[in-house]
Amino acid sequence: MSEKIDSPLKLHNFLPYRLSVLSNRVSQAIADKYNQRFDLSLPEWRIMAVLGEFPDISAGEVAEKTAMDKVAVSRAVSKLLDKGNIERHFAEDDKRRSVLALSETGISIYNEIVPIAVGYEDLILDHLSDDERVLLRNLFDRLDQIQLQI
Amino acid sequence: MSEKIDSPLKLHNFLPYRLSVLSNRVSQAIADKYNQRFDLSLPEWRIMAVLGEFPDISAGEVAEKTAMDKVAVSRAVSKLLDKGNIERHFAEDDKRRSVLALSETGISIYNEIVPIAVGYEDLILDHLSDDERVLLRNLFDRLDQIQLQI
DNA sequence: TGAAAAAGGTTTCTAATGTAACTAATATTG
DNA sequence: CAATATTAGTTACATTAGAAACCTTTTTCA
Repeated sequence: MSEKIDSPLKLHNFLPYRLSVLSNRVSQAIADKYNQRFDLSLPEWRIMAVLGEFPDISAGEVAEKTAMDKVAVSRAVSKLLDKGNIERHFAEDDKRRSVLALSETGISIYNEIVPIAVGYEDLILDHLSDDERVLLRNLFDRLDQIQLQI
Repeated sequence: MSEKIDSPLKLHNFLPYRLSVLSNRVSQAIADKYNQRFDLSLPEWRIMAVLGEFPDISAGEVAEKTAMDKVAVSRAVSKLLDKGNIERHFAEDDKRRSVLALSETGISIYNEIVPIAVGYEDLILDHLSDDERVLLRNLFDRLDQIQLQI
């Protein structure tokens, strides 16, 4: 009973695969930059990015907003504290809850990285028409809603 | 000299970030499925997928087609050999070069997984109109061309 | 030719990541 | 109000992934 392939999957046309390859390529390109220039890992930069936008939130809120899990946040936070890029104190009404914010150093690094990150985004967006950009954003909004865990 | 943030980055509108979150969500959902049902990691499944489409190619060609690096391929290949999902022999004209293919077992697993994977893809594509699907494919084709390593 | 370089893979050593168990603080409820 | 459960975050252990060194075979070219 020699098995035969029913219908081959065309990998390079398979949406999840293409999504993964493109995403890795883009993330890697940006990560390379702030990795070498600012000694930051992607999770570390991601936390700085969210603290730049939302100062004084807790580790849990960071995890929520960055789609990272709490262990990854905890580890990256402690490295950022070591490097002096962020500051931490604890909530008065709940001594477990941390309150995180960029330090002076963190802010100046943030100010340097943001234009680089935006530059990479533009590198991509430049290849798209206005209509396509709107549509892409719209697509993401809808795809983010889809329930996948079956 | 108290630092101020020049212009905050809106993370949840930042294309590379959105790409990464969506990609991870989709990959994770599919991976969970064949992980529990067939004891396969994502790199392992990816190799099986490419061998289903292109039988009798070398590890190097697998790496190329899957956008994986050669170490990852080597490791996943050896696990797939252990599990009996693939077979390996070596090229006669070049004893270094491996020639990889799905085994009988591998093919029957492949035949089971493909519909599941396609099902997930459809779960996503169902949310898109025909026009949007065409545009999305077109977008990927163009974005894949962009040179990012500056 | 035959020495050096390159190609195809594998192994080793280290760093990153995920899961589960843990500590401390707060909330719940019998 | 004490016992129990829950929450926030950390630590420990196991697995995975990446970089560099490595072994073999093949190619190059002096």
